[in-house]
Amino acid sequence: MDSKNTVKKGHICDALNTSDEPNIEVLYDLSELFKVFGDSTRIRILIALTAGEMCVLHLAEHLEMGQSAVSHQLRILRTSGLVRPRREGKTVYYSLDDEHVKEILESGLEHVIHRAQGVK
Amino acid sequence: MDSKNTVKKGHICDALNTSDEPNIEVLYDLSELFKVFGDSTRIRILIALTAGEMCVLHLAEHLEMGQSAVSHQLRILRTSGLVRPRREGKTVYYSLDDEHVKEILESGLEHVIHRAQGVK
DNA sequence: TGAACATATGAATAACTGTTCATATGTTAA
DNA sequence: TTAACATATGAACAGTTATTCATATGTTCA
Repeated sequence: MDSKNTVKKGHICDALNTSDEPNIEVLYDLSELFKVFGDSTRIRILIALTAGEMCVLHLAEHLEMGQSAVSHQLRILRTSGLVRPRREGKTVYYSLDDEHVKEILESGLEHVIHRAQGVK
Repeated sequence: MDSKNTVKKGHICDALNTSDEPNIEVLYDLSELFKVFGDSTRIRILIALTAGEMCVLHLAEHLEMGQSAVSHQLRILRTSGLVRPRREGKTVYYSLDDEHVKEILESGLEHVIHRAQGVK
């Protein structure tokens, strides 16, 4: 399936193509990515979309928030390439636009749930 | 109410112990976790520590930042349970304090690098 | 003891962020 | 066209945050 990528197992800096001087630009991108995940509204939107596409108003109802607030957050998710809009008449349906989003959410969830269970 | 809980096994909501009403507290914890990762200084600290423990001054040198700024960020990482201090004389060595930190970093890095390569 | 060193922390400040409100854009149907 | 609806967006405001500076805490050694 995969193994087309050159990123191999080993130290994490392998992925940064350096051993002791990490590619600073990539790290900025990385923090920007996590910043997008670092808001509960956006997290809730992403989690909701893991079940399938949803329109803005339904998202707003589900989150019990205003349409404008949700739309603003969707714009951030959209410009970050994490969600994708699909217009159908007056309605715009959003869905996850990245194969990695679920993986990132899951790795974070593993951590949080592990911690919540009093481990360590 | 509407129990459209026909969520297939392996869905991310399984981890939330719910089918259609995600545990809101867990999602807040999740966004708080990502918020910690959402700062380039803290990301650089974490990446540096994936190579092994390091003292505050060496971290400050490596990041080319003031000792105080680094110490402030280390406190956030420490209280989040992501790094752990080890005192040895006057020096405090920090290291990663969680098995999941590398995984979270790596899943994010995969995304960023994948995107940087223009793949969609 | 006291000096030198390593780290931690409180306060201040500038920059950033999420929400709300009002309004604009875009779409459909009458 | 006009009205109704769904979404997007600009401005403003309140709350948050990362850094700097000054200083405090803690450790070792003379």
